[in-house]
Amino acid sequence: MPELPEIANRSRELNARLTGKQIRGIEVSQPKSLNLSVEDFTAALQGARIEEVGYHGKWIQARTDRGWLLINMGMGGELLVLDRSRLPEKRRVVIELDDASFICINFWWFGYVHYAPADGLGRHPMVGKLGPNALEVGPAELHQMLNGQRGSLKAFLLDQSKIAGIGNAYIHDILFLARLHPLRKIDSLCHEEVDRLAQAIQDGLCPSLEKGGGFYEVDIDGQKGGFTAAEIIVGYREGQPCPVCGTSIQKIKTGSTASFICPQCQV
DNA sequence: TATCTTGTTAATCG
DNA sequence: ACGATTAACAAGAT
Repeated sequence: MPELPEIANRSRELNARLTGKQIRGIEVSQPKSLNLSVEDFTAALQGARIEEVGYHGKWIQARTDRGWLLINMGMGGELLVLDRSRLPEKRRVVIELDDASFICINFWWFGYVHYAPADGLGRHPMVGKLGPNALEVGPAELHQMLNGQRGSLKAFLLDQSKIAGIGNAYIHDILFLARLHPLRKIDSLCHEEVDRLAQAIQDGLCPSLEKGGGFYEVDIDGQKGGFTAAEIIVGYREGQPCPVCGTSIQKIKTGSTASFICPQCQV
């Protein structure tokens, strides 16, 4: 569940399901995903009571009375809440709660399950550097954030320390909606283009946010998200016609990642 | 077998 | 110092 629409939904689901529950035990089958030794991690959160679950960018943040449980799903995976009898084979970290339910975390490649002390979010090496949540950035703030920035637009939008929650899946449609090319230099943007971008960030993320996230990820009960492939505008549609002008959508290399663009609409 | 992928950091070069 | 690029890391699908 890599990007903001998925993370926001997972965090809301977890908040509704887990608030008030106490951590009874922790099973770690992939110690490298932790920021502490298994012993220290377990000692830190054993017995902790979950008070609230929120998110910042791609990080799920569960506040407990003993500090923070921080989860980053990396490039995808499942974050499930289920009974012992339904625990899947593939799992990296499992957290047992006092009502006999289990939080089962499996990311398919890299991901993080971290601990931070109650007052330590700001000192966490990744969470502490995050910029504002993408959905909370309005036009005025975006103007201010882009002021004086150099480099490409895509690099900025993917930089979690600048703006948090956008990844390389939703960015295709965000840039298409803004009618801006991913490699456009930030200092060449005019006022109106920045306004368009601010609106495009909302319009690119909200449909999926409102439908429970993308179809390629599942909720905490294992149900697929309601945002379907048909609703993606240009992302992953190489060779298909642009819905606005009919030009064939191109897949181009942008640094180490690919981008899907309409070469006619996006300048 | 080779290549691709929704994330993030570190290293390197200019 | 900063931007651009690449490699690396806990994998799986095609």
